[in-house]
Amino acid sequence: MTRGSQTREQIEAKALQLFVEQGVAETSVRDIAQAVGIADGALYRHFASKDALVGHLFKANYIRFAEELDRLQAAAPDCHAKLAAMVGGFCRFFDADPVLFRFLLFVQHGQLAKIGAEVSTPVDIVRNVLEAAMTRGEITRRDPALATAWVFGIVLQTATAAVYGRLSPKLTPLRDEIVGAAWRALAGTAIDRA
Amino acid sequence: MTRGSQTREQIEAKALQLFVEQGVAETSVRDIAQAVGIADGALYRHFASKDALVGHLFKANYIRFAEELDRLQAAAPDCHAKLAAMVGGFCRFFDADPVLFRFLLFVQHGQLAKIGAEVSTPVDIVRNVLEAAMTRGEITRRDPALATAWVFGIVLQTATAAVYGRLSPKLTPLRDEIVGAAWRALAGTAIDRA
Amino acid sequence: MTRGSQTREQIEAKALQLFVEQGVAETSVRDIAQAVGIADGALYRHFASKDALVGHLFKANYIRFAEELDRLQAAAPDCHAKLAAMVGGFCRFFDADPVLFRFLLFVQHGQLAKIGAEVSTPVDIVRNVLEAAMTRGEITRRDPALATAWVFGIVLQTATAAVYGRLSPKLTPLRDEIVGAAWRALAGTAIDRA
Amino acid sequence: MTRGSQTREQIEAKALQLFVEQGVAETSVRDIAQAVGIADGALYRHFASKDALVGHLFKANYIRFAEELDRLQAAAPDCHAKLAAMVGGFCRFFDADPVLFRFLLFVQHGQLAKIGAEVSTPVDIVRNVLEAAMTRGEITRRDPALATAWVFGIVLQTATAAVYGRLSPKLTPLRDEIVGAAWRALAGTAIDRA
DNA sequence: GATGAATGAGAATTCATTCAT
DNA sequence: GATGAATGAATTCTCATTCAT
Repeated sequence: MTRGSQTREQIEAKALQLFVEQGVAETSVRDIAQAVGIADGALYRHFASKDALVGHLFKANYIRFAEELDRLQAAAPDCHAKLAAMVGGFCRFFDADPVLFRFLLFVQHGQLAKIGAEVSTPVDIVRNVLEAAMTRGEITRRDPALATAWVFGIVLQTATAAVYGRLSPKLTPLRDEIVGAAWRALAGTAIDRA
Repeated sequence: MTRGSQTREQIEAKALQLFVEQGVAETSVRDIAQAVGIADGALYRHFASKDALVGHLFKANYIRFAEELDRLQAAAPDCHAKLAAMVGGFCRFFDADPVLFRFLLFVQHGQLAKIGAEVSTPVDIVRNVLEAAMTRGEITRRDPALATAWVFGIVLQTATAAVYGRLSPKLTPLRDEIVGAAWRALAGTAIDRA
Repeated sequence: MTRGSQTREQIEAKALQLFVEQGVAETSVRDIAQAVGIADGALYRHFASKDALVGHLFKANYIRFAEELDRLQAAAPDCHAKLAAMVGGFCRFFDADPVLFRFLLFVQHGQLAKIGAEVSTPVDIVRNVLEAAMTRGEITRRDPALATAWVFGIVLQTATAAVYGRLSPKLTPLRDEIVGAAWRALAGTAIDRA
Repeated sequence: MTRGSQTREQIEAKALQLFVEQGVAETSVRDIAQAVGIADGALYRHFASKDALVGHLFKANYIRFAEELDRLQAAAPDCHAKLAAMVGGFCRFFDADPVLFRFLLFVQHGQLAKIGAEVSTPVDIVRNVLEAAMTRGEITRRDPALATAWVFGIVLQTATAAVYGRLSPKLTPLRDEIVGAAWRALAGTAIDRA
């Protein structure tokens, strides 16, 4: 690995951390440069602009995570297994790189809008899984967007609680509980009690 | 109504809108002043600083909403009814003032940290309801933070989908469905698979 | 005394105090208005501008003090008596209204330049006394500007020490000592040692 | 000398000049930047703030001058010689860099308050010399603050007269006269009248 | 590749002053 | 006479970006 690519990686790592800690707008190029230990201008050898850095950080990782989700989902036989695989993917991602997870899932400052409609996002993957399961009758038929929102909500809000220390810092031990909650939410008739 | 208080209300309304549309950091005092149709400096007769404006917008409304939630919850007899009442509160709030809802629940960005621990937030209200229900055996006993996260996740992510047009723009028609999902998620092993 | 002239006097008093405490540039019209307990704009009923207020405060009082000095000087028979009378005038002024004294003698923010050359200032009065005394052979003949500087220096720096608490807060008890110092400084041949 | 340090020196020089000519509060960062021929923001690469610039200009030079005074005083055998050496130091400083002299001795405006009590100022040096001389019986015993005020008053007011063109622009030729005046002022009742 | 001074366009904020009420 | 909202220019400072070295 060359000196240059080492610097680039450090920029990415420190930028990610600062973006998550303080927000993107609140983090200056100088903040990043100082964290890395380089001069302000040096950052522009590696990224055309601050926006380009943010975009790169988001786009590449977001799509990669979507692909990982898709791979996990594809390898599972039925809806419940697919759901469990995907939730497990979320949990492992959170535990492995919480900073990146938070950047992608919470800090996305309008970056989502810049992603073309043709690219699959994690939301698309989950939605596709659920939609197919409805078609196959595996889960209650309802608006796929609604079902997707519930799964995402359960996962992301659990992650949020973990971030704020209201829960254990690791998500993987909670995987089965999360899957259970999501599965139950998806089950049931459209409107039921008891 | 005096000229001054009209201006103040306009500032609040336009600021809220711009904060939600572009983010707080991305909205300049000039943006707000121009939207209202006054000079930059005039804003400072009504709010001591941009921060004070953000804080005012957040604090007053956040607490008021929490109190509303608490009132709704208190008037309901059991956990399911309390949950339904609170979810209904969320839905009505979203439908009545989506801009304010989004500002409070999505844009906050650190304002929460400035609120003293002694003040009850919506999270506290929901959590207290769930914790009490667990004590009374109305719902499965588990980490209250986890249960709270699920309810919040289901509600907020549904709202998010509505914001992005993936769902109908009104939440109230979905209230019973949302309550159902939350209730099932909390239900524990009852509807669990296997 | 009418309501209006009471307000005007309060403005003068509070402005003087603030100018001395914080400096003229550092004191805003609003600071003054708040200290008086009136609205910002009300000040302009009494003074055309902040500059006009500063100018009025300075000019009127400065000239009045110069006239007082002149009166004191004229009533004394010889140089030493005139000096004693004038130093006594400085001391009494300082003790009676230290705020005004400080404003006139220390805070003069370029106000001196705005006073026409035809008006007599305290500096002129002292200088005239010393020049005449040299002519009459009462004190050593030397550059009158130099002699004036010494007398002023001794008086003002003593006042400064009093302001900063390095000396008793009242100057009058020190009058004879100050006169003695000034008189000795003026005496002596142009260059002498003991 | 690098480009950067050249700019920094120019900023210091021009700022000093403007501060003395117009006052600190009346001099904007833009004024300084324009005088130097750089953009406003460029100044902040060299000084963290306008305040920091003022503080740097004051503190470093004030202390340096105090040290010079102390060196001069220490090298002289008795009070009169010490006084002559210190007054000579004042005169040479004034003649060598009248702008800096005026900034330090006349424009300070609250900078003195920011200097810790542990640092020796010119006032302390003079006062210590006079206090020691009183102990040794070289000059009349009186409140050291009073004696210090007189010496300072004579020197500074002479400098003021020079600044305003009422005296020759150079102070050094007047040194012996100034020393004489100060010495006589301190002399006590010896030359006193009657 | 790296440095860091410089730019220029804003950012938030202050403030003397005006004016409708 | 008084109020206080509004103005508009100015102030300090920040920051993404450029560029000579």
